[in-house]
Amino acid sequence: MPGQVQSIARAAAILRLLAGGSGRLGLLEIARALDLPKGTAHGIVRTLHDVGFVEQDKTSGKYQLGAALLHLGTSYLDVNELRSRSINWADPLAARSGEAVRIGTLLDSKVLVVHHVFRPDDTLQTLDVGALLPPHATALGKVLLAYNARGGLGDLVPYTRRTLASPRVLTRALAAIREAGWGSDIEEMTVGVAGIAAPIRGYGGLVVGAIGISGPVERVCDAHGQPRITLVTHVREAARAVSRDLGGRGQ
Amino acid sequence: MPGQVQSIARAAAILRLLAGGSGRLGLLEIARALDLPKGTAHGIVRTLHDVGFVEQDKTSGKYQLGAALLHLGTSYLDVNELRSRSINWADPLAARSGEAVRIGTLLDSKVLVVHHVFRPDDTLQTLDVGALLPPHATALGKVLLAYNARGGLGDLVPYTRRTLASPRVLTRALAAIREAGWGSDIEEMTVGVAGIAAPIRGYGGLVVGAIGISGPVERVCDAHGQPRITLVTHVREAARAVSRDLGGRGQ
DNA sequence: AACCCTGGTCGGCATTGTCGAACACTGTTG
DNA sequence: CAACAGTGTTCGACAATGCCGACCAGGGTT
Repeated sequence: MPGQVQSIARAAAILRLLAGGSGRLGLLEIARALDLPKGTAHGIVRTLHDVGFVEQDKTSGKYQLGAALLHLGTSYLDVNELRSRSINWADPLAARSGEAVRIGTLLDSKVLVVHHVFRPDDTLQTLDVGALLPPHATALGKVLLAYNARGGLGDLVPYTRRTLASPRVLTRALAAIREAGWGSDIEEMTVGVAGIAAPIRGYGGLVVGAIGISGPVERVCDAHGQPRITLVTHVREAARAVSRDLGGRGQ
Repeated sequence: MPGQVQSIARAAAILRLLAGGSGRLGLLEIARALDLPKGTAHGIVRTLHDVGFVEQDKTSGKYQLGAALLHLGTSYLDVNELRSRSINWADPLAARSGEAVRIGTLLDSKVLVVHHVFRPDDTLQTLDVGALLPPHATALGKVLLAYNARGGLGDLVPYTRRTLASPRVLTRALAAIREAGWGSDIEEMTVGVAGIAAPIRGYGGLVVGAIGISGPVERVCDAHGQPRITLVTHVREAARAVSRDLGGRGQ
């Protein structure tokens, strides 16, 4: 595979930097972070500005992401097959389980949320479509990692006392998920919150995403602290349904 | 202003093409659309693929937008000041008016929706954050055009019988909006739907966005087919409130 | 099996973008 | 108040870089 176009790869790195960093960044911060000369960085940023991918705060001169990216991002949702096939099954799952449903896929060792239906009750919730979740601390993420060909595990930062922060423990958990066909996380990212997820298979049986629910531990888990079997069944059935729609073998 | 980085500008054009076009495109379609040699187009697309901005359907070989863009798009929302300042005022406006609220800004002669709160009732609605609306056929758009320094009017395609499709009629309508300080659209984009919008001013009094409501004509308009004065007042007050938050003079 | 179409590759030429230094500006500091 | 340390921006020379067109490889269809 021949090399990449240098300037485009650099431009992408700048955009990722702006997305990851805390909001605005100065030109020099960008140049230093990517180890580029000022002039070079400026040229790239200028064109990114011209095409609307980057905006500049006139007073401080700092740069941030631009409006054009928003439309590109939502356009991606329109063509994403995993999402479009999932939508019909996510709503029933939310209704039956009474919990929030999320569908995610792996984006360089993180979980990208491509669809999200709120918990049926009327509590205030924020839409996290487009958010990146830690793979090792969420049911969605662990399921995706379990079936991931490339073995990257991500950062393994501990969020709570129950987070699986050691590679050995995590790989064993992933093996268990492969064995069972589904996974869960119990207060591993947020205290008081648990989740259940199952893999979605696309054409050829390859795992292309995961669907899962999450909610308060006391509702998601039974008296023994284990995920309720009825909820697990609902999630796995939804995953199979989506897989079937995608043309995969559905488990 | 020195020139742009050629390859980056071309890459952006390809992304826009993929976003605008109907889903997947083949390499040759891309090359032809932008009048590039095959090889050149392939090099750019390959790097876009490597950085995750573009995905390829393995069976058909065609290209589509990639997952990385989704996260960039939502990251833009996080740093967008117009959106963050508006959120607190959009909910009350929706509650008081009983209609859906949208906040938009101008993105090369189209209206980019940066925030959207659903109509308070429980009817099925689709989130159109990130969508591009026609400027000449929506209240949001006409308000934005009215205060736009660069005079581009967009495409002026007629959607309904009442769409303002002629430049002369439209420019006169824009002048009226500047005079009144608010604007409306009555069945100009969709039959049975009307909207009211007012400009949001940022630092220095410059119009940086617009906020508006939209809903069924019979609720938004009175017996004479004119926008209800109470609703207009609510919208204008919300616009002023957001402007004040942004540090502008608020009208 | 010849033909069209597709996407992908390769290498020579020169266009293109990179690079470092100099510029203009702001706010801070000695 | 001047020198300074920051910033973003511009410029021009050099050559590395990415562009281009011809060539290769696979899949359908005729």
